[in-house]
Order: sequence, then structure tokens, then C-alpha cells
Amino acid sequence: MDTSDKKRILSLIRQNICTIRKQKGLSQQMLASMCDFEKSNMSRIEAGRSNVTIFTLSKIAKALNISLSDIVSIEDE
Amino acid sequence: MDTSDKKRILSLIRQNICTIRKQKGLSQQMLASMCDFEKSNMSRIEAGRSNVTIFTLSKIAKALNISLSDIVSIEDE
DNA sequence: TTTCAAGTTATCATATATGCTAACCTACAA
DNA sequence: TTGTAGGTTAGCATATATGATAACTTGAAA
Repeated sequence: MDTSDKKRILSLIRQNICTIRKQKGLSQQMLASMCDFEKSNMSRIEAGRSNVTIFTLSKIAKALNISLSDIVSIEDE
Repeated sequence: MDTSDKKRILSLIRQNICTIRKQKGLSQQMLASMCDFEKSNMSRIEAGRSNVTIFTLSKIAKALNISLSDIVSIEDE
């Protein structure tokens, strides 16, 4: 897996989480708290500095009230 | 995140990968090889013994020629 | 029987995700 | 000015994902 693939994936995650979080009027800190972790962890994820696991994605999806599938979907489909 | 949630997620991944892999007529070994890892790693994932990262899921999705979203989607939707 | 493919499991080393604390920055309000 | 909220980043310890090898079982074919 090359670097651009990794960037694309991290960017996808970042966009989806960030966009939906803001749509729901949540701060990183609030969302982090709903996921039972610290705001710094949420920042790390949204900044694309972590190759998140499926469990972590699940926690975030659950907190955002969206599906796991939604959190990794491409915006325009 | 409780144990049953974890089981549900791992089971989802397992089902999706296994089903699509077989639909495409691929062995674990072949799929693993297409993903550039060993068959034992693929077995570990399909057996639900690993909290896979998004990069690993991406490699598998790419090899199966499906989207990241497909690989974590619920069967009946 | 022997041979082989498919899959499982144990084990190890290494890389890294996670959980956390603390320090920091920016913008805005009191 | 002094908070305060939102977010970022560095750094640490611990847990675990990954990559790999090897041994094993099962089933099916020669």
C-alpha cells in the first residue's frame, strides 16, 4: 500500500468524522467524551495521524449515530 | 464498548470478507498474497481474532475489488 | 496409502494504536 | 487584562496489530 493510498484513506476518515461531527453541533471534546476517550485522541484521529482500528471507528460511528459503513464512505456517493 | 458489540463487529468483517472472497473463488492464501501478507494473517482476521486497522481493511477491499464501505456494511442492506 | 491444498493456531519481534497528561495556541467573551 | 472553549501537539506507558515462520488438522485427489 503506497503513501498516497494511505493519505487518501486518512483524509476520507477525517472528512467524514469532521463533517458529521460539525453537522451535529459537537465539539471534538464532546464527541471524544461520548466515545469515552480524551479530546487529544479525537484530534489525533481527525488530524489523520492514526491508522484507526475498526473498534475505534465503531465507537465514533455509534456516538455520531451513523453506520460503520457511513464513516468510511466516499462523500459523493 | 462492550463485548457483544466487539463480537458483532468482528463477525461482520468476517462474514463480509469470507463471503466475497469465496464468491470470487479465492483461497485465503491467494487473497493474503494479493494483500502482501501471509495466509496466517488472513486466517486471523477471518477468524475474528484481530481488531483490524483501516489500512488493513483497505488492502483487503482493494484486493477484493470492493469499497471500504462494502467491507463493513451490514449484509441485508 | 501418499500428497497436496486449505485453513488454523501458537509464537515471536517489531511497529504502532490507544489512553492519558500536560503544554500550547487561537479566538472570543467577561 | 483574565478567563474560557476548541483544538493541536509532544511525550509516555501499555496493549495489541501486523508480518512472519512453523507445526498442525482436515479433506480430497492421485
